[in-house]
Amino acid sequence: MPRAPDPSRLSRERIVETAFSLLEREGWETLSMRRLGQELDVWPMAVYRYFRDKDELVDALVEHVVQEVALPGARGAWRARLRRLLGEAVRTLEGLPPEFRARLAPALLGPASPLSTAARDALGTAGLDNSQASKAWLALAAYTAGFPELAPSESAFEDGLQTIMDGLGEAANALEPATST
Amino acid sequence: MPRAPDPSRLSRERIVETAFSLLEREGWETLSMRRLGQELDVWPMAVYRYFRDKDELVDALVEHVVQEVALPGARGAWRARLRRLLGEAVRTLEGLPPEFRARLAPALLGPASPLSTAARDALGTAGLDNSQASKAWLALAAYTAGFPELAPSESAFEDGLQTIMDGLGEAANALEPATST
DNA sequence: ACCTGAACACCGTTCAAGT
DNA sequence: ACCTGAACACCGTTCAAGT
Repeated sequence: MPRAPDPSRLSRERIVETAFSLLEREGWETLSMRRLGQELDVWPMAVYRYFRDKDELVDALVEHVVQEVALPGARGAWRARLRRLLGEAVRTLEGLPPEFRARLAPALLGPASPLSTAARDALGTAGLDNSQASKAWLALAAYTAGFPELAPSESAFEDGLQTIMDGLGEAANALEPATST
Repeated sequence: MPRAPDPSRLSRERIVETAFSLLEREGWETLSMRRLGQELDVWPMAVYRYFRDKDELVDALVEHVVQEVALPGARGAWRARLRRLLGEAVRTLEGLPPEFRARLAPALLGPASPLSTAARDALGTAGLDNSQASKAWLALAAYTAGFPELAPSESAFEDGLQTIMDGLGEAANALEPATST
């Protein structure tokens, strides 16, 4: 019968996990193929059996993070749902080095991402048609991608988000009026 | 009497201009201290007389770009003025490599930047108080910083911007109603 | 099939020396 | 004062070789 794979053996998964933990612990500069080999207790070139080059490895890291983000369920009011979705995104981005954020943002918030799909769905619930929802999502996604670059405190994220959500249009506001107006 | 400085002699200005043109022409990876020396027709270490290290040179490049951005004057309606200001910013960011954009965005759009000051002034004209203007500006600035990361066509920038500006609050809308509502 | 190990063409930066 | 030039400790990646 098949045995559990030898954990000392390399695999794409083990490489990605080690590389990501290295990235989180020591930053972007430290994530080199040579240092990664060291971390895996293997000679630098061994990783090249699994990834064509460093760029392909970074792509895999991006994919790993995108998969890892836990999307909140579809229950609840659409405003709260959007806030939860974008909160997940901004927390994910904020914890990572800027150089990696620039690679991650399109995969996390671009039109094809799971988070993006869930968010447009929430905007549909709010009464926006597909075209309106896409434009509103562009505003929200770009805001979320840019927020960590300007890097004030995380709490301020909610303020700007509120400002944008106030502008999502009459169709949305008619369904569920904003709290303060 | 004093003569014009020898153009073959190094200076911070000449180094910054050469480095920036190298960055624009050949990208972020090509901008190395060694290649820069080559471009200046000088040995690599000569640049270290003018900049402590590469990081300080990149800071100077950022400052160079921020200075270079031509801010449109204070004339005209506040919405149009904001659109012009943010249009300048997004065009500047879009033309540059993502790795450099991450360094540039805070300097260009952060609270202390000239562009930021002009924008908050425009928002004051719209009838927002200082606290409202700062929150609104955070939304607009983060949107503008994030837009090039998600990189759709430039024309789409106006769509998201309109969505956000629609949410700038009753005080502003009372002064100058939105075109479509 | 998978890992090794030397090698190549690069980096940023130090230091002591030249002019 | 300003530039040189060798040197150090790194990079990513190639290639041929080992097991």
